[in-house]
Amino acid sequence: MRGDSTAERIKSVAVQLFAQKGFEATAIREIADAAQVSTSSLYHYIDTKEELLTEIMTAAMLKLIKCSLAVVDPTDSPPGRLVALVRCHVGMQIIDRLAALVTDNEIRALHGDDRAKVLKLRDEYEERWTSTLTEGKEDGVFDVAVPKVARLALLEMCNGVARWYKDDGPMAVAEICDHFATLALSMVNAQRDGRPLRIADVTREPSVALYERLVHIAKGGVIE
Amino acid sequence: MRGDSTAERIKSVAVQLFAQKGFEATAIREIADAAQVSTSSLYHYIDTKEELLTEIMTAAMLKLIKCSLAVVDPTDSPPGRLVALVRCHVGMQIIDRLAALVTDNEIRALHGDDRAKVLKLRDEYEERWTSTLTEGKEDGVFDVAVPKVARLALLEMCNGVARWYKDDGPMAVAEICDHFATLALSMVNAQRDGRPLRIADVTREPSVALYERLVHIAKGGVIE
DNA sequence: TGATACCGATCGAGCGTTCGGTCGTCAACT
DNA sequence: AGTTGACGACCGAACGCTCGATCGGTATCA
Repeated sequence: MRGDSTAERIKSVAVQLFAQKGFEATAIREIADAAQVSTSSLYHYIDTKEELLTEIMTAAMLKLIKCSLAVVDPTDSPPGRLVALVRCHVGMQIIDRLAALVTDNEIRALHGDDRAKVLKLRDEYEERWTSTLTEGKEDGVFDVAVPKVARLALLEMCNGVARWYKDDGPMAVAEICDHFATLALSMVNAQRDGRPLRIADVTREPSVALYERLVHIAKGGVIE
Repeated sequence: MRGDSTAERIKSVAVQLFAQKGFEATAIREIADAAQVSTSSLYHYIDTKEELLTEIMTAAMLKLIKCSLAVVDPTDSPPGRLVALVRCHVGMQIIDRLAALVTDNEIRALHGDDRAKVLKLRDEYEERWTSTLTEGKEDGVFDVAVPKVARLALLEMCNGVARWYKDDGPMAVAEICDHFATLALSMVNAQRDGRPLRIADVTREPSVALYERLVHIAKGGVIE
């Protein structure tokens, strides 16, 4: 990170500070200090503090959507897509942990168009979860009373990962992704021919491989 | 609320504002205005802004613990306790929605002993979830790989309720509690004699009755 | 008499942001 | 080849404002 450009350094420390202390509790001077520029120089790179937050959140959402599009095959069965969605989402919560935390916690700091823009991206993304669950229910492969309730429960449980994950924890990332995919399949009672579906019934890609693909895609360029 | 004492009005508007805008984004003057007192009068009732937050969070946690102790029978089977825990937790997220949101989102605004105190209460509460899951796994009534991961997933999905619940939504509160209890039983693969357990296998108390008990206890009612 | 409830005025600190600069780089023009 | 001027990167100082908190009061009532 030392070798990064000033613009990148600013975004990077801003994400860290926003995640750690919250948007409102972070002073523009702290960001400047941490990025080793003066406050006036900082404003050479950003318009306003709020616009900086918007950029961070938009970038994080776009990255998440990009990864999920790359990893979830729309022609796959609902259980296959669900497993991919969960693995991808949980993986990104960890890969991009700080940005994910900020995106989740600081929406209310945004106003007007900025907020609407980020929320639109989120809704677009969540719709893919809803349709997966609804389709699975119609196919009889999921047994779940109200797909939208299941979606809320699933997404919240996956978002939570960014809140408790620690780099020095006992579990490997891929392991966590698979635990959550298993929990998700159970939660919606995924079954075929009366038999509960497991991850192995639904995909052959090991989650380490998928995780590495995610890391690669996530690093592959920030969409502006 | 109009008839409440000034002290109660202050706490009530503070919870609302903290939940809506966040602790740091809420000015002491806004709280005073909303509570219809001057800022100087406000300080007649509170020590500092942070102590006000601490009190709100502590009260919310104590209320949650009180309700869960009243509603979860420690001699019950793990599935029975899990259903009670989920119903109670989700119910309280709705009954005490704003305080629950604040407790969940604003911990980082607390420092030192205040923070430690609230975290201790939370850990104490969460431990009851962990032991329920662990015991259920040992008994073979839950099929779950790592109880602590399941606990994290369960609690996050239940906490999420306060984030999306709307009073004018299409679902009754008791209905939501039961949806979540069902999802929880599925998630941990609760079963007996190879048959998946449902809420009805585990408790006879309808969730409307339990919900009304919760409201009563939360309001300060006595447990008989 | 003294506690309780309240308030206007004001404190110093810190906030996000702007202003008016400096310094080096590099393409364009003489 | 040497001069010019625009430009990007950067900064010290300060602006107007709001922040949490305090002080010295008054009015009420037991």
